[in-house]
Amino acid sequence: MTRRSFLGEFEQMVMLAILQQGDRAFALEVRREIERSADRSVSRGAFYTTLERLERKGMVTWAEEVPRDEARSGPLRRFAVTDSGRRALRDSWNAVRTLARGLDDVLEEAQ
Amino acid sequence: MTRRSFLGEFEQMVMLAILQQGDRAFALEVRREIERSADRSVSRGAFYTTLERLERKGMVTWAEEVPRDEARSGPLRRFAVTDSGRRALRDSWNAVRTLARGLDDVLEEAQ
DNA sequence: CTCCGGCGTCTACGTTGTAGACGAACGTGT
DNA sequence: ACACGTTCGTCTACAACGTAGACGCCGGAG
Repeated sequence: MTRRSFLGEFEQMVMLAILQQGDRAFALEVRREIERSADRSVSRGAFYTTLERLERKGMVTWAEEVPRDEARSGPLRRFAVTDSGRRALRDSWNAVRTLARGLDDVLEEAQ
Repeated sequence: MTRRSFLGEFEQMVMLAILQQGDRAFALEVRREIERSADRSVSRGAFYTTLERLERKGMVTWAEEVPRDEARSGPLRRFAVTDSGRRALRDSWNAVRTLARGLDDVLEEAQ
């Protein structure tokens, strides 16, 4: 039945980064946010593919930014996480957090 | 080069559950721990497949339990997370935690 | 105009997540 | 002892997710 639309880890990161940006996030900024926080590079392909999948699942939406009077190249979209996305995110987050409870020390002792 | 052996979410759960069991965990108990904490069912296939992949990546090891004098069916293994596994787990965890910082309220407000 | 660089799209493939079929080992009732 | 249900690890096959890089459009610099 697969009622559980579980999120992959990268999907979670993308959504969290959008939320960090205040829910009206430009793609580029979201991507930078992830690279900064997770301390790794994110290829364009990985990023946009994930964004598109999230959109198809109804976890993320976007609105075209009204272009300023000067000509703008390409679409300028602002992304937001839907309620459904928030719910999924919260569930995943809670599940992992529950399992991680009390293990901080154990994890930190790794080199 | 794929130097980044990023963990999938379910893989993380499995490792966390092993750690919760004190690092000498029986498969069955690990599985139950996950089902309890994440509040969802875990099929045998999903579970053992993941365990085997983690082992192949050197994140998890196991030792045969010395069978009591009575005959035992099948292998009785105790699983443990390796240092490498702990490190990977810690990194993933930190990355997500960083991105989630300050978003608790935002997440909770979802129905 | 031609080259360059940024950025979104597309394509293809490796990795992870998942269910279910299968089969060995045990306990039970008869 | 035999047939049967149960339990649990293994195997198989496929869906979903993660990822890199090629491509092409557009605007700016020379």
